[in-house]
Amino acid sequence: MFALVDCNTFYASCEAIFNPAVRGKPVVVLSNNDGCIISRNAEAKALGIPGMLPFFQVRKQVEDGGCHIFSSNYELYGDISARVMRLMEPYAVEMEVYSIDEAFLSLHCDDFHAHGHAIKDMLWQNIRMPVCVGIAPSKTLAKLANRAAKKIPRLNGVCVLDTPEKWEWLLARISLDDIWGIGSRIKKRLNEMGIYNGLQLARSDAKWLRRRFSVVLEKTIRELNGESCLPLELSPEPKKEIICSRSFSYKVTELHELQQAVSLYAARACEKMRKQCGLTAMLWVYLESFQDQVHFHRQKLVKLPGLTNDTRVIAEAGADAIAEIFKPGLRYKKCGIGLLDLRTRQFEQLDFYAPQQSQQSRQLMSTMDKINERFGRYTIQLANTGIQPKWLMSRNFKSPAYTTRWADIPVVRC
DNA sequence: TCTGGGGTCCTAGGACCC
DNA sequence: TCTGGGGTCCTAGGACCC
Repeated sequence: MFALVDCNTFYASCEAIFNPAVRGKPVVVLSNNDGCIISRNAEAKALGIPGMLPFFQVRKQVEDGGCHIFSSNYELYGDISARVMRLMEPYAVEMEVYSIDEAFLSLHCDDFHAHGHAIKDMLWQNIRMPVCVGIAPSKTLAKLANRAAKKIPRLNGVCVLDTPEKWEWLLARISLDDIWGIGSRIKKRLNEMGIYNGLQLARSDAKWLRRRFSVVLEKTIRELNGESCLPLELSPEPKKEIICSRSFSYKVTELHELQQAVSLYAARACEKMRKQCGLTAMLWVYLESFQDQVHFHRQKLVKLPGLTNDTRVIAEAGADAIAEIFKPGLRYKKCGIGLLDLRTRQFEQLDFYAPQQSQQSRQLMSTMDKINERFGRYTIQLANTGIQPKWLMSRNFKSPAYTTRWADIPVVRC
Protein backbone atom coordinates (compact mmCIF):
# COMPACT_ATOMS: atom_id res chain seq x y z
CA MET A 1 0.00 0.00 0.00
CA PHE A 2 1.04 3.57 -0.70
CA ALA A 3 0.43 6.61 1.43
CA LEU A 4 0.49 10.12 0.10
CA VAL A 5 1.21 12.62 2.84
CA ASP A 6 0.51 16.16 1.70
CA CYS A 7 0.92 19.29 3.81
CA ASN A 8 -2.14 21.51 4.05
CA THR A 9 -1.61 24.91 2.44
CA PHE A 10 2.10 24.37 2.90
CA TYR A 11 3.51 27.87 2.47
CA ALA A 12 0.82 29.44 4.63
CA SER A 13 1.39 26.76 7.27
CA CYS A 14 5.15 27.40 7.25
CA GLU A 15 4.52 31.07 7.95
CA ALA A 16 2.45 30.16 11.00
CA ILE A 17 5.08 27.94 12.60
CA PHE A 18 7.22 30.72 14.04
CA ASN A 19 4.46 33.27 14.09
CA PRO A 20 1.66 31.73 16.15
CA ALA A 21 -0.11 35.09 16.21
CA VAL A 22 -1.34 34.34 12.69
CA ARG A 23 -2.62 30.87 13.53
CA GLY A 24 -6.38 30.73 13.13
CA LYS A 25 -6.27 33.97 11.13
CA PRO A 26 -6.47 34.27 7.35
CA VAL A 27 -3.04 34.04 5.69
CA VAL A 28 -2.05 34.48 2.05
CA VAL A 29 1.38 33.93 0.49
CA LEU A 30 2.40 35.70 -2.71
CA SER A 31 4.58 34.48 -5.57
CA ASN A 32 7.92 36.03 -6.44
CA ASN A 33 7.64 39.73 -7.10
CA ASP A 34 4.45 39.68 -5.03
CA GLY A 35 2.62 38.94 -8.26
CA CYS A 36 0.05 36.23 -7.53
CA ILE A 37 -1.50 34.52 -4.56
CA ILE A 38 0.05 31.05 -4.46
CA SER A 39 -1.05 29.78 -1.08
CA ARG A 40 -3.88 30.67 1.25
CA ASN A 41 -5.01 28.93 4.39
CA ALA A 42 -8.50 27.70 5.20
CA GLU A 43 -9.44 30.94 6.93
CA ALA A 44 -8.47 32.95 3.84
CA LYS A 45 -10.41 30.55 1.62
CA ALA A 46 -13.41 31.03 3.87
CA LEU A 47 -13.24 34.75 3.08
CA GLY A 48 -13.73 33.79 -0.56
CA ILE A 49 -10.20 34.68 -1.64
CA PRO A 50 -9.39 32.78 -4.83
CA GLY A 51 -6.04 31.11 -5.51
CA MET A 52 -3.57 31.82 -8.34
CA LEU A 53 -4.90 35.28 -9.03
CA PRO A 54 -2.91 38.48 -9.48
CA PHE A 55 -2.54 40.09 -6.09
CA PHE A 56 -3.52 43.57 -7.24
CA GLN A 57 -6.90 42.29 -8.36
CA VAL A 58 -7.83 41.02 -4.93
CA ARG A 59 -5.70 43.29 -2.81
CA LYS A 60 -8.66 45.19 -1.40
CA GLN A 61 -10.51 42.01 -0.52
CA VAL A 62 -7.40 40.59 1.13
CA GLU A 63 -6.75 43.69 3.19
CA ASP A 64 -10.38 44.24 4.13
CA GLY A 65 -10.55 40.65 5.33
CA GLY A 66 -7.67 41.33 7.73
CA CYS A 67 -5.42 38.76 6.03
CA HIS A 68 -1.82 38.40 7.03
CA ILE A 69 0.16 38.78 3.81
CA PHE A 70 3.55 37.19 3.14
CA SER A 71 5.96 37.28 0.21
CA SER A 72 7.28 33.85 -0.62
CA ASN A 73 10.23 32.79 1.51
CA TYR A 74 11.68 29.74 -0.20
CA GLU A 75 14.61 29.53 2.16
CA LEU A 76 12.17 28.89 4.99
CA TYR A 77 9.87 26.56 3.04
CA GLY A 78 12.76 24.46 1.76
CA ASP A 79 14.16 23.98 5.22
CA ILE A 80 10.80 23.15 6.80
CA SER A 81 10.16 20.68 3.98
CA ALA A 82 13.43 18.89 4.70
CA ARG A 83 12.49 18.60 8.38
CA VAL A 84 9.02 17.25 7.59
CA MET A 85 10.51 14.62 5.28
CA ARG A 86 13.09 13.57 7.84
CA LEU A 87 10.43 13.17 10.52
CA MET A 88 8.29 10.98 8.27
CA GLU A 89 11.02 8.60 7.24
CA PRO A 90 10.70 6.18 10.17
CA TYR A 91 7.02 5.71 9.32
CA ALA A 92 7.68 4.22 5.87
CA VAL A 93 9.32 1.14 4.46
CA GLU A 94 10.48 3.39 1.63
CA MET A 95 9.79 7.00 0.81
CA GLU A 96 9.72 9.16 -2.29
CA VAL A 97 9.91 12.90 -1.76
CA TYR A 98 7.58 13.97 -4.52
CA SER A 99 7.53 17.73 -4.14
CA ILE A 100 8.28 20.40 -1.59
CA ASP A 101 5.12 19.58 0.35
CA GLU A 102 4.31 15.94 -0.30
CA ALA A 103 5.78 12.47 -0.17
CA PHE A 104 4.76 8.96 -1.14
CA LEU A 105 5.43 6.29 1.47
CA SER A 106 5.23 2.56 1.02
CA LEU A 107 3.61 0.99 4.05
CA HIS A 108 3.65 -2.38 5.62
CA CYS A 109 1.32 -2.55 8.59
CA ASP A 110 -1.97 -3.99 9.86
CA ASP A 111 -3.96 -0.91 10.65
CA PHE A 112 -3.63 1.71 7.93
CA HIS A 113 -6.05 4.08 9.62
CA ALA A 114 -4.09 4.12 12.82
CA HIS A 115 -0.82 4.51 10.93
CA GLY A 116 -2.14 7.44 8.92
CA HIS A 117 -3.29 9.20 12.06
CA ALA A 118 0.03 8.48 13.76
CA ILE A 119 1.89 10.29 10.97
CA LYS A 120 -0.51 13.18 11.01
CA ASP A 121 -0.38 13.64 14.78
CA MET A 122 3.39 13.27 14.91
CA LEU A 123 3.94 16.04 12.34
CA TRP A 124 1.64 18.40 14.16
CA GLN A 125 3.26 17.69 17.49
CA ASN A 126 6.83 17.97 16.26
CA ILE A 127 6.74 20.80 13.81
CA ARG A 128 3.20 22.22 13.77
CA MET A 129 2.64 21.11 10.22
CA PRO A 130 -0.94 20.09 9.41
CA VAL A 131 -1.15 17.30 6.83
CA CYS A 132 -3.63 14.94 5.21
CA VAL A 133 -2.91 11.32 4.47
CA GLY A 134 -4.34 9.21 1.64
CA ILE A 135 -3.70 5.47 1.55
CA ALA A 136 -4.41 3.11 -1.36
CA PRO A 137 -2.87 0.32 -3.46
CA SER A 138 -1.56 2.64 -6.22
CA LYS A 139 -0.03 6.10 -6.25
CA THR A 140 -2.85 7.52 -8.36
CA LEU A 141 -5.45 6.18 -5.94
CA ALA A 142 -3.39 7.42 -2.97
CA LYS A 143 -3.52 10.88 -4.55
CA LEU A 144 -7.25 10.54 -4.84
CA ALA A 145 -7.55 9.34 -1.24
CA ASN A 146 -5.55 12.35 -0.13
CA ARG A 147 -7.91 14.65 -1.95
CA ALA A 148 -10.84 13.02 -0.21
CA ALA A 149 -9.08 13.35 3.15
CA LYS A 150 -8.78 17.09 2.49
CA LYS A 151 -12.34 17.60 1.24
CA ILE A 152 -14.45 15.40 3.46
CA PRO A 153 -14.37 16.71 7.04
CA ARG A 154 -15.62 13.57 8.76
CA LEU A 155 -12.54 11.67 7.54
CA ASN A 156 -10.50 13.82 9.88
CA GLY A 157 -7.53 14.09 7.55
CA VAL A 158 -6.97 10.40 6.80
CA CYS A 159 -8.58 8.38 4.02
CA VAL A 160 -7.90 4.71 3.33
CA LEU A 161 -9.10 3.20 0.04
CA ASP A 162 -8.46 -0.47 0.52
CA THR A 163 -11.34 -2.04 -1.44
CA PRO A 164 -12.67 -1.47 -4.99
CA GLU A 165 -16.07 -0.49 -3.54
CA LYS A 166 -14.49 2.41 -1.69
CA TRP A 167 -12.48 3.83 -4.58
CA GLU A 168 -15.26 3.28 -7.08
CA TRP A 169 -17.66 5.21 -4.86
CA LEU A 170 -15.20 8.09 -4.91
CA LEU A 171 -14.34 7.79 -8.63
CA ALA A 172 -18.00 8.06 -9.59
CA ARG A 173 -18.12 11.42 -7.84
CA ILE A 174 -15.08 13.16 -9.27
CA SER A 175 -14.36 14.99 -12.48
CA LEU A 176 -11.57 13.79 -14.76
CA ASP A 177 -9.21 16.66 -14.04
CA ASP A 178 -9.25 15.74 -10.36
CA ILE A 179 -7.24 12.69 -11.36
CA TRP A 180 -3.48 12.86 -11.15
CA GLY A 181 -2.06 12.97 -14.70
CA ILE A 182 -5.17 14.30 -16.41
CA GLY A 183 -5.19 17.98 -17.19
CA SER A 184 -7.63 20.22 -18.99
CA ARG A 185 -6.69 19.16 -22.52
CA ILE A 186 -7.07 15.44 -22.01
CA LYS A 187 -10.21 15.97 -19.98
CA LYS A 188 -11.75 17.85 -22.88
CA ARG A 189 -10.89 15.15 -25.40
CA LEU A 190 -12.19 12.41 -23.11
CA ASN A 191 -15.40 14.37 -22.55
CA GLU A 192 -15.88 14.45 -26.29
CA MET A 193 -15.70 10.66 -26.23
CA GLY A 194 -18.45 10.55 -23.61
CA ILE A 195 -16.21 9.93 -20.60
CA TYR A 196 -16.98 12.36 -17.81
CA ASN A 197 -16.18 10.92 -14.40
CA GLY A 198 -13.43 8.85 -12.82
CA LEU A 199 -15.40 5.64 -12.77
CA GLN A 200 -16.23 5.84 -16.48
CA LEU A 201 -12.52 6.30 -17.17
CA ALA A 202 -11.52 3.42 -14.92
CA ARG A 203 -13.91 1.16 -16.84
CA SER A 204 -12.77 2.21 -20.31
CA ASP A 205 -10.52 0.22 -22.59
CA ALA A 206 -6.99 1.15 -21.53
CA LYS A 207 -5.30 -0.35 -24.59
CA TRP A 208 -7.59 1.47 -26.99
CA LEU A 209 -7.12 4.79 -25.19
CA ARG A 210 -3.38 4.28 -25.19
CA ARG A 211 -3.40 4.33 -28.97
CA ARG A 212 -5.39 7.56 -29.01
CA PHE A 213 -3.43 9.27 -26.23
CA SER A 214 -0.28 7.81 -24.75
CA VAL A 215 1.10 5.18 -22.47
CA VAL A 216 0.70 7.63 -19.59
CA LEU A 217 -3.09 7.49 -19.80
CA GLU A 218 -3.05 3.71 -20.01
CA LYS A 219 -1.09 3.54 -16.76
CA THR A 220 -3.46 6.01 -15.12
CA ILE A 221 -6.42 3.79 -15.98
CA ARG A 222 -4.73 0.71 -14.62
CA GLU A 223 -3.75 2.55 -11.47
CA LEU A 224 -7.38 3.64 -11.00
CA ASN A 225 -8.26 -0.05 -10.89
CA GLY A 226 -5.90 -0.70 -8.03
CA GLU A 227 -3.00 -2.00 -10.11
CA SER A 228 0.24 -0.28 -9.19
CA CYS A 229 2.12 0.81 -12.34
CA LEU A 230 4.14 3.72 -10.99
CA PRO A 231 6.85 2.58 -8.60
CA LEU A 232 8.32 4.77 -5.88
CA GLU A 233 11.29 6.76 -7.06
CA LEU A 234 13.58 6.43 -4.13
CA SER A 235 16.71 8.38 -4.88
CA PRO A 236 16.00 11.51 -6.83
CA GLU A 237 17.68 11.45 -10.22
CA PRO A 238 20.00 14.38 -10.80
CA LYS A 239 18.30 17.11 -12.79
CA LYS A 240 18.80 17.10 -16.54
CA GLU A 241 18.35 20.82 -16.80
CA ILE A 242 18.37 23.68 -14.34
CA ILE A 243 16.58 26.89 -15.09
CA CYS A 244 16.66 30.17 -13.23
CA SER A 245 14.42 32.99 -14.36
CA ARG A 246 12.64 35.85 -12.62
CA SER A 247 10.44 38.80 -13.39
CA PHE A 248 11.87 42.23 -12.67
CA SER A 249 10.42 44.67 -10.18
CA TYR A 250 9.87 47.11 -13.07
CA LYS A 251 10.23 47.07 -16.85
CA VAL A 252 13.93 47.08 -17.64
CA THR A 253 15.20 48.84 -20.76
CA GLU A 254 18.99 48.89 -20.33
CA LEU A 255 21.20 46.12 -21.65
CA HIS A 256 23.62 46.26 -18.74
CA GLU A 257 20.80 45.63 -16.28
CA LEU A 258 19.69 42.57 -18.21
CA GLN A 259 23.28 41.38 -18.17
CA GLN A 260 23.48 41.89 -14.41
CA ALA A 261 20.32 39.85 -13.98
CA VAL A 262 21.47 37.02 -16.18
CA SER A 263 24.79 36.90 -14.30
CA LEU A 264 22.97 36.64 -11.00
CA TYR A 265 20.67 33.90 -12.25
CA ALA A 266 23.62 32.09 -13.79
CA ALA A 267 25.29 32.08 -10.39
CA ARG A 268 22.19 30.56 -8.76
CA ALA A 269 21.81 27.96 -11.47
CA CYS A 270 25.50 27.02 -11.29
CA GLU A 271 25.27 26.65 -7.53
CA LYS A 272 22.42 24.20 -7.93
CA MET A 273 24.28 22.38 -10.67
CA ARG A 274 27.44 22.01 -8.57
CA LYS A 275 25.35 20.70 -5.70
CA GLN A 276 24.48 17.69 -7.85
CA CYS A 277 28.06 17.49 -9.16
CA GLY A 278 26.87 18.55 -12.59
CA LEU A 279 28.68 20.08 -15.54
CA THR A 280 27.37 21.66 -18.67
CA ALA A 281 28.48 22.75 -22.10
CA MET A 282 25.13 24.01 -23.25
CA LEU A 283 23.10 26.92 -22.06
CA TRP A 284 20.05 28.81 -23.04
CA VAL A 285 19.11 32.41 -22.35
CA TYR A 286 15.76 34.00 -22.66
CA LEU A 287 14.27 37.50 -22.67
CA GLU A 288 10.65 38.45 -22.39
CA SER A 289 9.43 41.93 -23.19
CA PHE A 290 6.03 43.43 -22.98
CA GLN A 291 4.76 46.27 -25.09
CA ASP A 292 1.29 47.35 -26.14
CA GLN A 293 -0.32 44.27 -24.56
CA VAL A 294 1.94 41.93 -26.55
CA HIS A 295 4.62 39.59 -25.21
CA PHE A 296 7.82 39.07 -27.17
CA HIS A 297 10.12 36.19 -26.46
CA ARG A 298 13.65 35.96 -27.70
CA GLN A 299 15.99 33.15 -26.86
CA LYS A 300 19.35 31.73 -27.79
CA LEU A 301 21.18 28.49 -27.31
CA VAL A 302 24.91 28.68 -26.61
CA LYS A 303 27.38 25.83 -26.91
CA LEU A 304 30.47 26.18 -24.75
CA PRO A 305 33.74 24.70 -25.98
CA GLY A 306 33.92 22.24 -23.08
CA LEU A 307 32.16 21.07 -19.95
CA THR A 308 32.38 23.41 -17.01
CA ASN A 309 30.77 24.35 -13.70
CA ASP A 310 32.49 27.71 -13.46
CA THR A 311 30.03 30.50 -12.71
CA ARG A 312 32.35 33.05 -14.33
CA VAL A 313 32.43 31.24 -17.66
CA ILE A 314 28.71 30.60 -17.74
CA ALA A 315 27.73 34.08 -16.58
CA GLU A 316 29.93 35.63 -19.23
CA ALA A 317 28.53 33.43 -21.98
CA GLY A 318 25.04 34.26 -20.75
CA ALA A 319 25.69 37.99 -20.75
CA ASP A 320 27.13 37.83 -24.28
CA ALA A 321 24.12 35.92 -25.51
CA ILE A 322 21.78 38.46 -23.95
CA ALA A 323 23.59 41.20 -25.81
CA GLU A 324 22.97 39.34 -29.05
CA ILE A 325 19.24 38.97 -28.59
CA PHE A 326 18.77 42.38 -26.99
CA LYS A 327 16.78 44.88 -29.01
CA PRO A 328 16.95 48.46 -27.81
CA GLY A 329 13.71 50.28 -27.23
CA LEU A 330 11.80 47.36 -25.73
CA ARG A 331 10.69 47.15 -22.14
CA TYR A 332 11.76 43.85 -20.63
CA LYS A 333 9.82 42.17 -17.88
CA LYS A 334 11.72 38.95 -17.35
CA CYS A 335 14.86 37.09 -18.26
CA GLY A 336 16.30 33.71 -17.52
CA ILE A 337 19.08 31.23 -18.08
CA GLY A 338 18.96 27.47 -18.37
CA LEU A 339 21.79 24.98 -18.05
CA LEU A 340 20.94 22.10 -20.34
CA ASP A 341 22.17 18.61 -21.01
CA LEU A 342 23.82 18.28 -17.59
CA ARG A 343 26.57 15.69 -17.20
CA THR A 344 28.70 14.48 -14.35
CA ARG A 345 32.47 14.34 -14.29
CA GLN A 346 32.21 10.57 -14.35
CA PHE A 347 30.79 10.62 -17.86
CA GLU A 348 32.88 13.49 -19.08
CA GLN A 349 33.75 12.92 -22.70
CA LEU A 350 37.36 13.95 -23.01
CA ASP A 351 38.12 15.83 -26.16
CA PHE A 352 41.66 16.42 -27.27
CA TYR A 353 40.81 19.82 -28.71
CA ALA A 354 38.32 21.10 -26.14
CA PRO A 355 39.66 23.17 -23.30
CA GLN A 356 39.31 21.48 -19.94
CA GLN A 357 38.23 23.22 -16.80
CA SER A 358 41.33 23.92 -14.76
CA GLN A 359 41.95 22.58 -11.29
CA GLN A 360 42.17 26.15 -10.07
CA SER A 361 38.71 26.96 -11.38
CA ARG A 362 37.18 23.90 -9.74
CA GLN A 363 38.75 24.73 -6.42
CA LEU A 364 37.62 28.33 -6.62
CA MET A 365 34.02 27.26 -7.21
CA SER A 366 34.11 24.77 -4.39
CA THR A 367 35.55 27.36 -1.99
CA MET A 368 32.96 29.91 -3.03
CA ASP A 369 30.15 27.43 -2.39
CA LYS A 370 31.50 26.58 1.04
CA ILE A 371 31.72 30.23 2.07
CA ASN A 372 28.25 31.02 0.77
CA GLU A 373 26.78 28.03 2.52
CA ARG A 374 28.42 28.96 5.79
CA PHE A 375 27.77 32.70 5.77
CA GLY A 376 24.74 33.15 3.53
CA ARG A 377 23.96 32.94 -0.14
CA TYR A 378 25.34 36.23 -1.43
CA THR A 379 28.47 36.56 0.69
CA ILE A 380 30.65 36.06 -2.37
CA GLN A 381 29.27 36.83 -5.79
CA LEU A 382 30.30 38.13 -9.17
CA ALA A 383 30.84 41.87 -9.25
CA ASN A 384 28.90 42.25 -12.49
CA THR A 385 25.60 41.29 -10.84
CA GLY A 386 25.48 44.78 -9.41
CA ILE A 387 25.09 45.77 -5.79
CA GLN A 388 21.51 45.74 -4.58
CA PRO A 389 20.24 46.39 -8.07
CA LYS A 390 16.89 48.12 -8.43
CA TRP A 391 15.43 45.58 -10.86
CA LEU A 392 15.58 42.81 -8.26
CA MET A 393 12.16 41.30 -7.62
CA SER A 394 10.25 42.99 -4.86
CA ARG A 395 9.24 41.05 -1.83
CA ASN A 396 7.57 43.55 0.41
CA PHE A 397 6.08 41.15 2.93
CA LYS A 398 8.89 38.69 3.51
CA SER A 399 9.20 36.87 6.81
CA PRO A 400 12.62 36.14 8.36
CA ALA A 401 14.63 33.05 7.40
CA TYR A 402 13.99 31.73 10.91
CA THR A 403 15.83 28.46 10.52
CA THR A 404 18.60 29.16 8.02
CA ARG A 405 20.12 32.52 8.87
CA TRP A 406 21.87 33.35 12.13
CA ALA A 407 20.55 36.89 12.23
CA ASP A 408 16.96 35.69 11.82
CA ILE A 409 16.77 33.09 14.55
CA PRO A 410 13.71 33.71 16.70
CA VAL A 411 14.46 34.94 20.21
CA VAL A 412 12.47 33.76 23.20
CA ARG A 413 12.58 36.10 26.18
CA CYS A 414 11.48 34.89 29.58
C1' DT B 1 0.55 50.18 -13.10
C1' DC B 2 0.61 45.58 -11.14
C1' DT B 3 -0.38 38.38 -13.80
C1' DG B 4 5.40 32.89 -10.58
C1' DG B 5 8.95 29.69 -11.31
C1' DG B 6 10.73 25.18 -12.16
C1' DG B 7 10.51 20.77 -13.73
C1' DT B 8 9.30 15.88 -16.28
C1' DC B 9 7.73 12.61 -19.78
C1' DC B 10 5.91 11.25 -24.32
C1' DT B 11 5.38 11.38 -29.30
C1' DA B 12 6.07 12.47 -34.05
C1' DG B 13 8.99 13.52 -37.54
C1' DG B 14 13.41 14.43 -39.63
C1' DA B 15 18.26 13.27 -40.22
C1' DC B 16 21.24 9.89 -40.62
C1' DC B 17 23.34 5.19 -40.68
C1' DC B 18 24.14 0.47 -42.58
C1' DT C 1 9.32 3.70 -65.34
C1' DC C 2 11.36 1.59 -61.70
C1' DT C 3 13.42 3.55 -56.02
C1' DG C 4 14.51 -1.50 -49.43
C1' DG C 5 14.19 -2.25 -44.83
C1' DG C 6 15.43 -1.55 -40.36
C1' DG C 7 17.23 1.02 -36.92
C1' DT C 8 19.02 5.08 -33.74
C1' DC C 9 19.38 9.71 -32.29
C1' DC C 10 17.85 14.33 -31.85
C1' DT C 11 14.56 18.04 -31.52
C1' DA C 12 10.31 20.54 -31.08
C1' DG C 13 6.05 20.68 -29.27
C1' DG C 14 2.40 19.13 -26.31
C1' DA C 15 0.80 17.80 -21.98
C1' DC C 16 1.20 17.31 -17.30
C1' DC C 17 2.80 18.26 -12.32
C1' DC C 18 3.74 21.19 -7.97
